[in-house]
This record gives sequence, structure tokens and C-alpha cells, in this order.
Amino acid sequence: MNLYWFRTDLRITDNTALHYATQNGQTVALFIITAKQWLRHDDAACKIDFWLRQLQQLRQQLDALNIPLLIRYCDVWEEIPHLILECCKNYAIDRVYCNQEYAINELKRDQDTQQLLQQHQIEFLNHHDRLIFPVGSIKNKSTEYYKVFSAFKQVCYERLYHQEHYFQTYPYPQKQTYINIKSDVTPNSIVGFGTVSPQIQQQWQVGEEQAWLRLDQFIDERINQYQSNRDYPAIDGTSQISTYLNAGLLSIRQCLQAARINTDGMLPSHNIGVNTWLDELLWREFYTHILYGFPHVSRNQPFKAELKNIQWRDATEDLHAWQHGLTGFPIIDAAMRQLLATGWMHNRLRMIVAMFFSKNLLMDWRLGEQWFMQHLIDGDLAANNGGWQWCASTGTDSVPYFRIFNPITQSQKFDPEGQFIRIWLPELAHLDNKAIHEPYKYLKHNEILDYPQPIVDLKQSRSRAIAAFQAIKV
DNA sequence: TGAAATGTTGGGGCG
DNA sequence: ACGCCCCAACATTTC
Repeated sequence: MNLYWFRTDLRITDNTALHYATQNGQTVALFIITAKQWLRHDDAACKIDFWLRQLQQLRQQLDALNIPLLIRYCDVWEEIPHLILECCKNYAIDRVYCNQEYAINELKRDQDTQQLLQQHQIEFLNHHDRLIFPVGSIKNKSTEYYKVFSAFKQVCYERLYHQEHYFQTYPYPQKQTYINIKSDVTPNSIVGFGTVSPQIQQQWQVGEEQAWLRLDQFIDERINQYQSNRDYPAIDGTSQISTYLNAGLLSIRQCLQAARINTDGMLPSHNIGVNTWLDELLWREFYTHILYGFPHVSRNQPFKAELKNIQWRDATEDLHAWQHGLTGFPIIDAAMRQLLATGWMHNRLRMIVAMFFSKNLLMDWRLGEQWFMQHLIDGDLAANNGGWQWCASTGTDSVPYFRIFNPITQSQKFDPEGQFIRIWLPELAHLDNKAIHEPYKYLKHNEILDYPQPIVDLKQSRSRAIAAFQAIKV
């Protein structure tokens, strides 16, 4: 019998390893709840809740296919290989299928599992599934990993445009003959993770069909304007499928197919919106390749070693103000409150708040990275780390240290009428379009605002950041 | 996937 | 008509 091991690929449709498992014989599915590891990795409560809700749906779908879903608990990460072996023994399993994961602990876990299973003559088949391109398949002429996105991207497109197989999806698994193994009950919650608001659960409904619906709506209604609308947080211009892609409710191949349908099967597309969106999918590829090729970044190290010596400020109050949307900069505070309330933040805003945190506050980007992981429902180690190191100028191909966003200018540019700010900062909603971006500058006589003063001076903090980076330059 | 400082140009007000 | 100043608009450089 076969075991299919679910990890961050919580779907049945177009699931590579599940496809091969079910094709090659009777299959039992497994999911392991590793609460302590999730806590150590700062996985957000809303993300874990999303996984649990999806597992409940999956169980129903799996039951319809006569694939029982086993749920196991493991608080010691290193014991996972033994847990898998035990499952194999209990159910007479001789092949274990799963899809590859790329962070360092996961790689070690899979290596150890493979070794242990091998000793017991059990096959371990770890499939490429999560990305368009297998990690390590995109390298330069000297067989090194690309460190620059544009070069990486160029190679990706050359392959994507000339090889059909990147678009091919796997058929839905066939119903198995009944086996007398009962699915386990999926827990509703896990000790150690706080409760999740009904608002977040409502906003992020589970199910593969929900994921398809969102993808189709984006492709039908918004991708054509993606390039012009994606930077405006008040406009619903982005795909908002990261949550589904990250937990694996959608496959990357489904995304590619959907994008191509929009362009009459032509790629590269004449539609600039489609191309821009594909670029974003490739950023996801790029950062995962970086994480795999340069594993020190997943140990919280700056990509550029010399940047270990930056003197980040140690300012608990500033950290707290940033985390809770109390910095006195409306665009920052609105964004941070959106994150807490919804588990999600618009990409443009992620850049603005991360830049503000690492440059104007000159706080250690790892603290910001951690806060994002603790609250993002789509939190992905590779993309989150890559994004933070980009903003903090510590990453490969990141923004030059002197190219610092001005949060007020960004606010005026990308939320010109303050529509987004007004949603999340009702205490400022009455201000006019000019004052909404910098309330205290246009304060009317005797007017009092229930809103904090700016916690830093933009001009001074900008020079401070530039000086801190120059101080460590050789 | 910048922003600020500095430099240049040219139109218009004005004595 | 002319020189002078102001300053907006744009260009370049600096961080």
C-alpha cells in the first residue's frame, strides 16, 4: 500500500505526488500536526487555522475517493521519520509519496525520513510540485544559482515559452476500492495558537473551489488592468491568491494555465497585465531558489555577510508602535492594522512598511520578518525573507541602501484620495485629501486628533540609515 | 518597484 | 526695450 503525506500541498486536484501515489495502488493519506515546530517557526494562528479548516474539507473529498486521512501529532521534529515508519508498519505501506519542500528543516526531515525508510525497504518518493521549475534547474553558465532576478527571469521565460509541459496538469485521482481504515478527526484548534476572528475566517474561506473561483475572477475581471492597478491598495487589483498558493490549495500549473487562457494560448502575451502577473509568480520562484541555493538565509542571516555588522537600533517602543499601527504615519498604520485585522497586506504596503521599519526606524529586519510570519495568513518563509531582505538592502539583488521610500510620498502616490487610509483609520476619515497623508502638518486651529504624532523625523531618520550603511562599507 | 539636492532653462513681472 | 529677479519645470547628481 502507498502512503501520501500531505504537507503544504492541501489539495487533491493536480497534486503531483498524490497523482503518482493513487496511480500506483491503494493509498492512505497522512497529515502530521507539529504544533511546537509551527510555533518555533512563527507560523500565524490564522494560517494554522486555515490549514485545519482545509483539512476538514479535504477529509470529505478524500472519503469520497475512499482514501482515508490519518492525522498524527508530533511535538519533536526529529521524530517525524520514526512516526512515518510506524505508520508504514501499521498499514503495511511500502511506498511513501510527498511533494518537495525547500526550507532547511524540511530538507533535513525529508533526508532523514528517506534514510530511515530505506533501511526498512520502503521507497520514499519526493516529487517536484510546488514550483514551475525544479529547484536547482535554473543556473547560470558556471552552474551557479542566479543571484539577480532579471537574469533568472530571462531563463525562466525562455523555457516557459518553448516547453509545453510546464502547463500540464495531472488528472483528478480515481475512486479507489473501499478499504476498512477510518479517517481521523481533524482538530478545530491547536493549543498554543490564539483564536482567529470570524472576520478572517469569513474572508479566507477554504476549499479548492474557493481557490479556483478567486483565480478565475482575477483572470476574467482584473488581470488586464493588473499592471496599472496592482499598486493601489484601495483598488482590488491584485489576485489575492497567495494564501491559496502557499497552503497548496492551488497548483502553480493551474495559475499558468489560467493566465494563458486569457491570452488565447499565446505567450509571451500581448497583454502587459498577464506578463506582469507572471513576473510576480517568478519572484516566488526566484526567492524559493535563493532559499534553497543559499540556505543561510533561512537561518536568519543576511544574504550579504558583511551586512551582519549593521548597527540596528534596539527600540522596544518603536517596535510596538510599528506592530500595532501607532507610528503617526497614516499609510503605515493603516497597513499594519489591515494585517492584524485580516491576516493579509497589500504588496505595495508590505514594501512601504518594511522599508520604514528597516530604514527610518533602523530596526533589525528580522523582527519585522518575524512579525509578518506571526500574522500573515499567506506567510511563506522564502518570499517573506526575500521581501524583507530586499527592503532592508541585505539581500541579493535588493534595493540599494540609499533608495529609501518616503512613506508620505508613497501614500500620496498610491492612495491619493486616502481611500485606503480611511478604511483602517476611522479617526482620520474626516480629513481632506491633503491632510490625510500627514495629519499634523495641516492641523487646523484648536483641532485635536485621536492619533499619535509621528514617531520619527523622516529627513533625519533617512540620513541616519544612510550613515549606518555607509559605516560598514569597505 | 526612490527621493532629495543641485543645476539649468525659460517665461513673465516689474522697475 | 532691457536687465533683473523669481520660480516653475525639467534634468542631473547624489545618497
